[in-house]
Amino acid sequence: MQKILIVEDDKKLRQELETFLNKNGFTAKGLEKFDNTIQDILNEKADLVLLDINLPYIDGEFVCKEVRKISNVPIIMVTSRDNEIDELMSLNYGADQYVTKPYNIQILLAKITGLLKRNQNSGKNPEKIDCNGFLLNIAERVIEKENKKIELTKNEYNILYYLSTHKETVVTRDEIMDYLWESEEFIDDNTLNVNIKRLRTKLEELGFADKIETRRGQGYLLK
Amino acid sequence: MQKILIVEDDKKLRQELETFLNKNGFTAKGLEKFDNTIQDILNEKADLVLLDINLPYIDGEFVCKEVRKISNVPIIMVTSRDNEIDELMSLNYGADQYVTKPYNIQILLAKITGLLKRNQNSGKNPEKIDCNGFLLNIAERVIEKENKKIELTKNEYNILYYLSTHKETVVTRDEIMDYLWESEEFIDDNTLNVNIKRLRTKLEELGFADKIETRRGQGYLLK
DNA sequence: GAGAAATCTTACAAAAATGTAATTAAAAAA
DNA sequence: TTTTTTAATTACATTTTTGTAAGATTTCTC
Repeated sequence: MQKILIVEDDKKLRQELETFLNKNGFTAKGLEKFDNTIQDILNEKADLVLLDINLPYIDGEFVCKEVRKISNVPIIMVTSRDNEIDELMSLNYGADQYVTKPYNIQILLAKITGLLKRNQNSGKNPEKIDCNGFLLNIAERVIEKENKKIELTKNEYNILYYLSTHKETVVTRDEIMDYLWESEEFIDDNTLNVNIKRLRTKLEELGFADKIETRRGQGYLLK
Repeated sequence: MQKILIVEDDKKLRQELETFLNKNGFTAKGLEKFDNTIQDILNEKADLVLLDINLPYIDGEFVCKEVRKISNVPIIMVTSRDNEIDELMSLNYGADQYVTKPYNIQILLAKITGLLKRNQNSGKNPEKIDCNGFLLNIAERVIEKENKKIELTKNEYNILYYLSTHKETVVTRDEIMDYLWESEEFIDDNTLNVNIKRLRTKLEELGFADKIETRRGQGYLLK
């Protein structure tokens, strides 16, 4: 479930948004106080931030800029005046999208889903790798499907990372072993079998049997 | 040098844009024919695409959608009508930005640089976090200084990650403990002391004593 | 300085991760 | 089918990580 943080000081509006977004398949949460907004946003680790430009104590523009220094979380900025948008953009605070009040709820939804989708696997270090059905969460080193998460150990993670960055491709056992145990002394060839087995067990727990296919004599392949 | 592909059938406009962008530090190139636009865009492997919505033979919206299926290249869509933007957005073709004609050249530039910058190290986690002297390597979960690398355990990594994303800021013990052991049953308060101590030992091995400062009664701070 | 509170340190035991060995199963070759 | 090869499985020992206990040290207050 994707987490959206609403930073909006109008309580009524905030709660409406929360309700609406929660109904539409997100986990929306509104910030209640605004005395430590930047830290609060960062700590929340949301998947997307909806940030009103008019906040108590502090400017939304400044918040955006500061958050952007540390995190690349997608930010949608909310402005009251229509003509403010171009001006804001040219100042380049790092927001990903802009919307104006009053909220057009459908357009907001479109912007949110668009941003989230693109962010899911963008760039060269996607936060999560799409493994055709489930996700490999890079930051947390877990595999996840909807709300279920299973932790991976270092070896399991490394194997799956290697496989998922070579999706639909046969990778040899030697490739994987080099990737895992690069420079270490001799490591039993069977150790890989065991580690693959352990990874498979966790995939199965998540409901994904047979994702790692054995290509006898050639290697493995993530489907 | 960042490559920008201009997909605009008005020849005069195209050449003006090309000149302008080239003068501003990009390598801009205009598409000359539009009979195979989607493939041409994909083949060009540009860092950013400026895509007019009114093209001969084919709809810009369709082009955008198709390109997005295969590539995550940033796309700026160009529309003629101001009121078209919201409509387009709600249809969610996957463009990253929208501009209207006639081009406001400064805003265009802001959007381009903004998009490129964000895309440069996207995947939202910077690969390495600068800890004033040494680096925290996110992907490998090691601390490094020049050629020396030291592996961190899960707890050590999580503490340092938390501290380094709040650099120069006092973070309370509770904050850290919540971050590490969120929902787990009761965990001894002293456990944090021990884990901090272990992390400090590794930092010292790397040659960085005293990077984690104790603020008695308040928490810790990474200098 | 004495006492209290917060943090650090060391040592140890429990838990988790990892590698190896032995055995079984499956696929390919003969 | 039988043999051979390759991979899967299970069990176990070793290593690493982690949490806790107990005591030492530091800092602050009085």
